[in-house]
Amino acid sequence: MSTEETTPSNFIRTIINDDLESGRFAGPIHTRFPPEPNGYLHIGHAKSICLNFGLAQDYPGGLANLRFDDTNPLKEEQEYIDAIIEDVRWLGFDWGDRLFYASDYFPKLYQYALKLIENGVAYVDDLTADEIREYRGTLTKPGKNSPYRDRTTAENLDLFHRMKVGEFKDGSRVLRAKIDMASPNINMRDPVLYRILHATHQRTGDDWCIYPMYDWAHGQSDSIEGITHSICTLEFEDHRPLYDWFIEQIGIFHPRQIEFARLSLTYTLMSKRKLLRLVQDGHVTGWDDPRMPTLSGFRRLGYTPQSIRTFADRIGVAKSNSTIDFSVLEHAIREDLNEHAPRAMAVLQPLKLVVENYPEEMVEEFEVKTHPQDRDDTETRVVPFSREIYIEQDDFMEDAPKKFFRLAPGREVRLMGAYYVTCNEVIKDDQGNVVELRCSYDPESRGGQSPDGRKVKGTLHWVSAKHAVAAEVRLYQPLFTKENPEDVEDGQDFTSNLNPNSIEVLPACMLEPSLAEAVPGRGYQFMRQGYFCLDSVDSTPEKLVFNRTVSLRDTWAKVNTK
RNA sequence: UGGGGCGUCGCCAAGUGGUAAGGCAGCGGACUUUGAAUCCGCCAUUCGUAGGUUCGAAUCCUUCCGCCCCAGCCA
Repeated sequence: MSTEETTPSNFIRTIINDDLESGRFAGPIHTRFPPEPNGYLHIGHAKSICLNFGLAQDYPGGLANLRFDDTNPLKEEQEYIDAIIEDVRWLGFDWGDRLFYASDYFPKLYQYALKLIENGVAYVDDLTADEIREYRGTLTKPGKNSPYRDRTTAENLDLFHRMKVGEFKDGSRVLRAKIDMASPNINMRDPVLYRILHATHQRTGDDWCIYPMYDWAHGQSDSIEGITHSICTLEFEDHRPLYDWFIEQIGIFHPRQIEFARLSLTYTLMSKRKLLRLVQDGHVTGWDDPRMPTLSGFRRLGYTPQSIRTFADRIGVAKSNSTIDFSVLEHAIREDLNEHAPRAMAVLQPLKLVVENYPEEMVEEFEVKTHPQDRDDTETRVVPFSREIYIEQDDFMEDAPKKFFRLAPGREVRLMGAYYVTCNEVIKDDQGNVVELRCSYDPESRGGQSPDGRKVKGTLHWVSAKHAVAAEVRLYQPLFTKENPEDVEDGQDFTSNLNPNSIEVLPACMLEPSLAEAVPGRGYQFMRQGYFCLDSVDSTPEKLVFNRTVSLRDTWAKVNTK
């Protein structure tokens, strides 16, 4: 953790400070990150993770738990649990020995339900799902009481017990809280506590055939764990009265719930359900496709945990729905990689350049700095130079405008760390494509500086042809063509905004030899182009595959399009 | 026509009665063996609207306008 900046103040910290001052809670603060294991974590979850674990780190004695809200065995899988654990760890957070599952509390929750029944505030309802919906009323019309609402305690106890032991079919009965069918808050209209589901749970197996609803499990789980501040997203704001009601009825520790706005990012989809669809329908190669906004996708793309933490700190926390510009994220990763990534030269779209006056068999080895951005860093690497090299196709233009600082007929440029070279002749194929450049070099400019002090405006990266290491490089564009992927015509869905050019594969790139030793998981700057990393899935020593994490800022491209 | 939230620069976001922080983006310029990075400037007389209270309001009160969420035996 290098350049940690002061976390800006936000309304949650204000509330916590007040609570600490008033002594509302006996001890230090305690938060938790409570994912449902029904998909992979995405950048939106990172905001919540950084918030919850960050708060615990910042306040003396603070603690943060990781708890899986695993109350729906139909949608949850062990694969997701494993992936989530890996991702939170990767992000850099630690929950000590406090890894919990809502399913740990199934027995306790059952006892709480019994208590509600005994207190006459819960009942077994035989209405069908459709009937329950009808009885619930609408946003503007109050609901009406179920005919089963006034069963006796004894009858409820008996029925609930029989639900638990498996006497009834899925969906035939539910346990409901008895609150107020006319409440303006729909969450208070006798919410369902338990449903019958003869399903095998990934952790509790076949121990249960009734499973608690999220609303019934969540608040109590927080209470059981002694969570002081239950931080969740805005849509749960009007569930808070219900959670408060449960806690009061049962008479247990009362956490304080605080709601904040979830993250939205331009060009990014942030719904697990829809991300799952992208995976299932094959629009991407998997949850860890580098184009996915999942943590595993960003990791594979080359994002660092630090960059994501920095991002989370910078975007702030508030209650207004907002959409962060993707450039904020890009800035965070560039900032981190600029400081730490070793530099190297790589030619993505090679154009052959022959230095005509350079001896045929001669090879020189130039020692160049690996971290030229850091004056004090002395690490170097060796790059070989020879008569035939590759430069970038974009670095040559036959009819170049004055502002084009690169190679053109008759113009002189510097080959980074090597020599000045002047273009004498352009060789084309039958179609008129430029296939080779014939140049001459100035032996006096060895190392990239001329003793006569003459300046060249352009400096190009290059790779010696006979020493080059071949590689495949994958360039990525946003997965969607619209800032808001959900902005669609009637009858369409977000898949109509999928970007057909979200991935571009460059099969024949030429890298400087040092890159053959590239370390998996490490980011490299391909000078003048961007930051790249080995693809953790497809790269092999025989066939290197690099992903472009993010390009360098390119003001020339901007000027050029004007 | 119900309930719950939110409205401060293009995008985020501080500010909590004393006269509008910061980041991203953008725009100038310096420097540069990465058209990168770095540096230096510029970028809200105004806080959704209209009134009111006050010596003084983005902050307090009222009005209106706009946007988001809620009718799963999902979370």
